[in-house]
Amino acid sequence: MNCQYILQYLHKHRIHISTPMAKQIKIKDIARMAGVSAGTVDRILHNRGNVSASSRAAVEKVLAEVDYKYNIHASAISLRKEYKIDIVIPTALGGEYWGAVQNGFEHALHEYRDISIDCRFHYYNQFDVYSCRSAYSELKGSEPDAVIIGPTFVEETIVLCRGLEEKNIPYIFVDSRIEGTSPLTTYTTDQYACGCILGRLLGSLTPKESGIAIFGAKRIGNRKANNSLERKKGFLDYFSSSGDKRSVKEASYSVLNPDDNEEEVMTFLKENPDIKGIAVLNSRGYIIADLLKAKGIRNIIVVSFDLTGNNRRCLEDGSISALLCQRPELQGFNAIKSTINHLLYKQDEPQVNHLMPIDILMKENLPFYRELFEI
Amino acid sequence: MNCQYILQYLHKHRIHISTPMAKQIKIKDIARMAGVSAGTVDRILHNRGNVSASSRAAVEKVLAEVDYKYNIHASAISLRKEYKIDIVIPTALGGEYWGAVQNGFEHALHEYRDISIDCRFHYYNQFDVYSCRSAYSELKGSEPDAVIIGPTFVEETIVLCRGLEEKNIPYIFVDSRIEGTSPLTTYTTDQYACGCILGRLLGSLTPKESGIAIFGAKRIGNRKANNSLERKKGFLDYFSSSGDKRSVKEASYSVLNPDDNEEEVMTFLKENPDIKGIAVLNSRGYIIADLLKAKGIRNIIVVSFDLTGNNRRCLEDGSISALLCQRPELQGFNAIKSTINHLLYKQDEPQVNHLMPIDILMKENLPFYRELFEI
DNA sequence: CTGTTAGCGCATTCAC
DNA sequence: GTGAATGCGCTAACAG
Repeated sequence: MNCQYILQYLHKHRIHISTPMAKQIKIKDIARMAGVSAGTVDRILHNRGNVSASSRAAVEKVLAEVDYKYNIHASAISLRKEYKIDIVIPTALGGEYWGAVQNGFEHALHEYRDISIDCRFHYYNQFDVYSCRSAYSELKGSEPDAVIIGPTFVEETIVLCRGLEEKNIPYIFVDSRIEGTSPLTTYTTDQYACGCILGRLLGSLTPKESGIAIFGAKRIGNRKANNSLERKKGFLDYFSSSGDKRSVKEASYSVLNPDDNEEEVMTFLKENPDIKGIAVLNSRGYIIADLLKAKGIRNIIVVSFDLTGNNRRCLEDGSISALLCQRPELQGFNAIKSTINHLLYKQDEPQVNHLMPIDILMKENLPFYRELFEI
Repeated sequence: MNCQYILQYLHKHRIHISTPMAKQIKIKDIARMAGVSAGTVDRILHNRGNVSASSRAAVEKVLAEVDYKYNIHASAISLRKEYKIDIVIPTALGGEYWGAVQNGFEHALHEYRDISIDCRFHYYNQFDVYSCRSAYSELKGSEPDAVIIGPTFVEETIVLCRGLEEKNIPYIFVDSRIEGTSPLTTYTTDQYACGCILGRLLGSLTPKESGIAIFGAKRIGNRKANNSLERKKGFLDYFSSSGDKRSVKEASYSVLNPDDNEEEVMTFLKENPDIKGIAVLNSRGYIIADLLKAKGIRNIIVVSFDLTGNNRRCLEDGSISALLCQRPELQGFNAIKSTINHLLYKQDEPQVNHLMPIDILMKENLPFYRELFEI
């Protein structure tokens, strides 16, 4: 009769046992058991060399038997090293997508405030590839212990990562994953799947046979963002593989110069009068929704990404019908957390690519998603 | 020109400044500045008395000027007190709703393993009010530092809480909030809103004019669960207040004796042939979905609560169309976390009732919600 | 190579 | 009332 059966039996018969925490074993205990000093145990635990084969064998024998977990608090106070982290992400004002990621960073830095971390932020304009290049080049001289990157442009990021790899500096991605790099971990959502789900939502919200459009943002330097590319692929594949055959048109709009949009978008809609649904492939759905409202157009369904302040407003007033959200605060929080675990405790998550849940927000469940961090 | 303008300016022009962490101030620093010893500062910080008015004034003057935050790690290792927490929740097997809450507890206990916590679990059968009473009575003799309660039955819980209040023992609710009690904090979702959203979902998934049913679980002692009552209210209010007028019938089924359901449910459906949608007001939607499948009934939409193993299976095979989920792991995790913050650091959250987001799960976004804890 | 030792910041005890 | 002294568990530098 093994443990599992016992547990099942206890559960079935509603029997419960109180489980007093096992007394934590300490370095001194191990030293005593192995017949060496605490210093030697510490050297072995941290792979700092200068240990004889016999001592190592004795200690490792003990380690194999007992379940030693060092005390994080004791470790943290005696470990006084200051760590340097560089963070490169797009600029954001409060309430925008990257502002939420930034909140997550700050939340984590606060939670780990008793660990000395010198965190330097470098911002770039996500709609301008040149701005990204210049932010990346700021990292050249820096010798941080780790780098957290919120990437937008593929080639530039690959170059940056090559450089970091040469210098043996670990890096972590948030929001998007770039193929052909080797990050320590990644926090993102499956952007291809996001595209599929968006297709599914828009398909079910609009009448069959109606036309559909996808809108992407114009970027200076005429380069596509990694996420948008993936999402578009998923979106198109959904419609080509499902029974739901639609005409899907593509258009673009400007975030930096919103005044230009009116004419361009209206012309596009006039040329494609069958369009009843628009998918905005980034977090700026409100720009299109506001434009449609201003023009008195009420019969076009808009879906988009991320719970920004403006998107929240549009979801409330019905001009956006659904949003897909990807827990940006949690991504930021976890990026810092796993960086710390890596640097201080050499603990790496087994799972390299952490896929966040894709939350579907509609008017009804919106009130319960606060911008505030849910932890 | 105040700080806000500067920040906006910096943002607008994509200028960033690295913000080195301000050097943390320590007890010794305060002591030196106030011209007293560290011991005295500590006595004041912890309200342990034996301080002269003059010393107190000097120290408080300094404290008002500097932003002192004690080092959590140093505090944790020198504070060797063992805390005792009692937890009373419904029994669950792995993959069930309360199993996820339990996972959250265990996750938190692991994360805070370096703080001595003696955690005793007491389980009861949520479908049997007598079992709940006996679990509650187990707490009688115990003198814990805090109690975490997953309540199901209203009156019994009120009695328990009265007793705890008399003994000045703080308590925390997970999953459900009981009116007329004074918990330290509560982690739950707005169950009334859940009912409304469920109504909205079921309404949009079924043809207009079709009938709808709500299913509740039978409980030994014939007592309703708090959550189901709230959800039912929200569900009914949605249909009476929205334009969507439907006939809503009520029925019940048994979780403990599933064999009894077949006849009863089939009779109910035969008597109400217009029913095209069923809302199961607890986490056992799979029981109804599996029954319908077994009977070859495919034209009735089922919606329910919570991502249990069985509900996941039914969502995948399409026999359940949507689930509302309430982050049970996070609730469990946070319950422990805020208990620790209260006991060790006397830090109480300003917000007493933490409302979790209500996640809408459909077949498409299901793959990205792992049972595993997302942290 | 190895044992000893001196902190880390805080909480608490114990003389004065 | 108060300051000094001790210890929590771990790390790292230092003698030997």
